[in-house]
This record gives sequence, C-alpha cells and structure tokens, in this order.
Amino acid sequence: MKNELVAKILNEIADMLEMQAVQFKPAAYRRAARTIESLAEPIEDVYAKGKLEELPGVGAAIAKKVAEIIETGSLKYHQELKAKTPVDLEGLLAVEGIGPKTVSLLYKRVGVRSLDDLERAASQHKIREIKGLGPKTEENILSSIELAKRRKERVTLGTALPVAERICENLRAEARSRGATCTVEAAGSLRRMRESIGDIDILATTQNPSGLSDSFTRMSDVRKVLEKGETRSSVILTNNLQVDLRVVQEGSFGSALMYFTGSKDHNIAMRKLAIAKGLKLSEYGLFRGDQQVAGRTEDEVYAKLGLEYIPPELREDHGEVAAAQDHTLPEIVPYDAIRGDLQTHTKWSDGVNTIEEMAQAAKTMGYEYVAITDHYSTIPVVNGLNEHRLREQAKEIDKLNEKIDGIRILKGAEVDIAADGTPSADKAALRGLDVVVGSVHGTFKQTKKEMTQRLIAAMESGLVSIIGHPTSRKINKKNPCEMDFDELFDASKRTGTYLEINASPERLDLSDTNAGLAVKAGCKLTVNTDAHDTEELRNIRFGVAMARRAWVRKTDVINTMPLRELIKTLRKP
DNA sequence: GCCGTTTTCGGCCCGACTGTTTTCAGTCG
Repeated sequence: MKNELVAKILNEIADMLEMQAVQFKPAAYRRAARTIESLAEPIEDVYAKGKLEELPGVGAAIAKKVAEIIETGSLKYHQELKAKTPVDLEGLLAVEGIGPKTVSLLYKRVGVRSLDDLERAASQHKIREIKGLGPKTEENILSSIELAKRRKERVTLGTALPVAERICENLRAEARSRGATCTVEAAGSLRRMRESIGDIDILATTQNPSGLSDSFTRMSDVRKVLEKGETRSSVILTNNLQVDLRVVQEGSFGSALMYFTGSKDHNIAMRKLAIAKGLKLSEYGLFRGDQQVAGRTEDEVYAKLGLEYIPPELREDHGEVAAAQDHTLPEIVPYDAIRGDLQTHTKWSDGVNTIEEMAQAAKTMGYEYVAITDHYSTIPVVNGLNEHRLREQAKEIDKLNEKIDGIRILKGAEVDIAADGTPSADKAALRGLDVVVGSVHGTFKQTKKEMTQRLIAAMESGLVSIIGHPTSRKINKKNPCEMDFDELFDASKRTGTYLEINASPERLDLSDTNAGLAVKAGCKLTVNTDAHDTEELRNIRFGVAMARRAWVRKTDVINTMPLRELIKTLRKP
C-alpha cells in the first residue's frame, strides 16, 4: 500500500511550488494528496485498473506522476524540485508560524537547511536582519523550535474524547455557577469521531467571554497557556494534548460549529455549493450579500442550502454533500441501536469481572443480550478455557439466566485462528454455544496471500460465526496484517461469517474505511467491545462511530437485531 | 494542475491574526 508515500511526495511538491510562489498548483497537488491519503483501497490497485484519473483532484498530469511513483518508488520531478532547495522541509514546516515562503526566505538569505541551522541562526540574531522578518519572528522561532523537534503525535479517540467531555462539562458547570448561560461543544476531528485526534477544539458561546477563558486556562491539568483572549484561548495539558477554545456569538454558533468541525474538504465543498446558490458561507453564517440568512444552528445552515442534515461522522467530502442534496444519504446506524455485545471476557479467562457483573453492567446499558466469549486457547497469558471448563461455564450461565431478568447471557468463546486457519477448538468442544469469535492472536507476519487463506480457511471451517479484530492492528503501535479484502469479503458472504468492528479504542478494527468497503461488498458486520471489564463495555460508542463513518446502516449490523432474530442469524458451530 | 446544470478557458474557499509594513504577505485553521 503506497498511498502514504504518494501523498507525502505530492504534499512536498505542493510545499516546494509554494516556496517558488507558484499560483494554484500547490492547492491542486494538496487536493490530490488528500484524496489518495484517505483512499480506502491501495493506490496501486486503482492504478492497475487504469482508474487514477477518476479520483477527485487527479488529472492527466498528476496521474502520470502517481504512476511513476508506483512503478519506480520515486518521482523525477520531485527530485528536481528538491535539488533546487535542499532543505529539511518537513522539519522546518513543523515550526509554528513558519510556512513554505519563510523556509525559502531563510534558505536564500542565511542558508538554513535544518532545524539545527534554524536554531543557530535565531540565537545568533541573524533572522531579525532579514527583510520581511524581524525580532518577533526570531523570538517565536526560538520559543517553538523545541516543540517542532518533538513531533506532535496523534492520540486515540478513546483518549481524547473523555478529556474533551470533561472539559466541556466543567466549563458549563462554572458558567452555571456564575449564573451565565453558556453553550459548549467539542468540534474538530473529535466530533467527526476520527480514530485519532491531533488536538481538541472546543466551541462556546457565552455572555461572559473573559470568565470562560479564565476558567479554561486555569483548569487543573493545564501545563502551558499558549494564548488567552476573549475569542480564542489555547492550552497544552499535562498529557501533552493541545486544546483550543473559541468563543463565538450565539447567532453564529451553528455555522461556527460546522466550520470548526470540518473536515476542511467538507467545508470547501459546502462553500462552493453556497457560491453556486449566490450565497456565501463562513464561520459567521450563511449570507446573501450582507444579510445573514442562517447561522444559529447547523440544521438551519444545511436546510437553507437545500441539504439534508449531514451527521459529523460523514463530513469527509466522500460524496456526502451530493447525497444530502439528492436526499440519498443513508440512515446510518444510531449510537443506541446496539442491543447487545457479542465479544466480552470474564474472570474465567483474562477478564477482570465475573459473568454476573458483566451481565448486570450490560443490562444497565439497556442491552437485551450479552455474549460471554472467553478465550478458548492454549496461550498461557490469557488463562484460556478447555472443553471441561467451557462446560462448567455453561452451567453457570444457565443458572444466571434463570436468576437475572431482563438480559439474556449468550454462551460463546473466542478461539485462536492458527497459522493455517484451523480454529483452536473443535466441533465437539464448541457444541451448544450461541456464538464463536475467531481471531488471529499470533504469527502475524505472514504474506498477504497466507493471511488471506488463513482467514478464509477459518471461515470455511464452519465453526466460527464472527471474525474478531480482522486485521489485528493497534493504532500507532502495530500495522494491520495485509490481506486481500475482496477475497475476504467474498468468503464472508459465502460462508455467512460476520466481520467485527472491534470497538476497543486502540484497535477500531475493522477501520472505518475497511468497514465501508465490507458493507459495499455486501458483508454484514457486528460491533463489539472485546471488554475485559465492565467499564470497557462503554467503548461500544467508538465502534459504532466507525460504522457511522463507514456509512453503515442499522441493517448491516447484526447485533442491532432483537434476540430472537439474532439467534436465528448466528451460525451454530 | 484541475474542473465545469453559468465555463473546454478562466477561474480556483474564507477570515483572523501576526508581524511586518506605510497597505500587506504569510500562516493557520
């Protein structure tokens, strides 16, 4: 999968053209880079099918360059541009306040090629001498160069969302205690529920902006205040997360929320649509001339533009604007549509809580059913079940089902899928279970072909009802195993095996893009938490979020079904 | 360099802020 490489080269071309003050081409290269970066399938496959030019933002010229990168691993045009300004672009651009033009200026005037060069030039006061720059710029460079050296890493949605919710709640509470009304919402990629987040954006309206920014910058876990003003404040928390707070007028809250939620490409698409209708859209509202025609709420803005409301998870410029215009947006699966969790663990294997505790917690969440799927495995660390212990567990579940009203505990197991695709339990052992999750827990380094065959063999064994965390990735830690998704999806449909969206925030596997491809191919999914304690059951929303981002409908997710229907749907081992 | 229910040529998303300037360019989101 060369998507990242291609996008990186195109982005660098954009930067270098911008350094040369070339007009419009940088934006064109960036657009193409974004398309390819967020593409679900490998760019090589698109190339092989001869469909590069069908990608939005990719025309004849860029298609030819992409082809060269795929064939040779590099691009002559890119090398030539690099030779003209041989600098560490990525490093220098990471410095806050420095863009391509300044990089070019610094290189030409004082020969800055790296972050070290830049630091030296700044401390020797060479930068203030450059026409167009000055002492302030020099100071700013010195104070932000450290941060640039430690590149900012994105955090998982599971880390960022609770932090943002806590901040919003605190700000609302403080405003209430001062008797002020105050609306506070998290925006940005967090609101779109992307799997990882760069920083947290919070939007607010209040009659007391200075009080709000005081509360914000004085939060207990603030490490550094970057800026503090009536309309914009910015802090770094002790966990290194950056949080930006913006305060807007009530009449602009909806348009501002839209604007700060993004994505950038969605915003651009929306503005173009506004222009086509003789209007102008900004964070201050939707305007006809000087007259604001909408802005207080998002619904209002979408409606005035003739669009259905677009849920934040869909705002990625993946065709949602056109669909909203044609009223063909799918009814994506609601967060409260899940009727039960089909992968959970208890003390019987490597979980923390008892079956009863898990069942009670699931009942509190309003579930109709919960499947207990402890490891059936020989991996020592997971304290796996064997045939005898599984029978004992089944007896306990039968008793609990008589004892507890209002929720049905399903009998299940999570089996390992061996390197050749054989499940770690045989038919006799699994007899009587309601659900069997099959997962890869070792021998991750196989060829694409081997891994594909392995999973297909597991599905064809007839013992497995669900493939758990299909690619075994861990966000920021472990790359997904390579596999041929077309073949995998075919086998999933053919054998009636369901594919999991594992809702654990460090997994989110299938990813949003892969889940989208799966459903497009006609597969059915299941969203499960893989909870190892009662608290983790609440991670379900992260998995549903991925499904929503993938345009998945309720009917595509089996555990939105009522119990009776689900039981009929699940294949018995 | 891309793209078209106003265009196959002539446009290309919007606004704030900062620091540098005598009216604006660069950066950021």
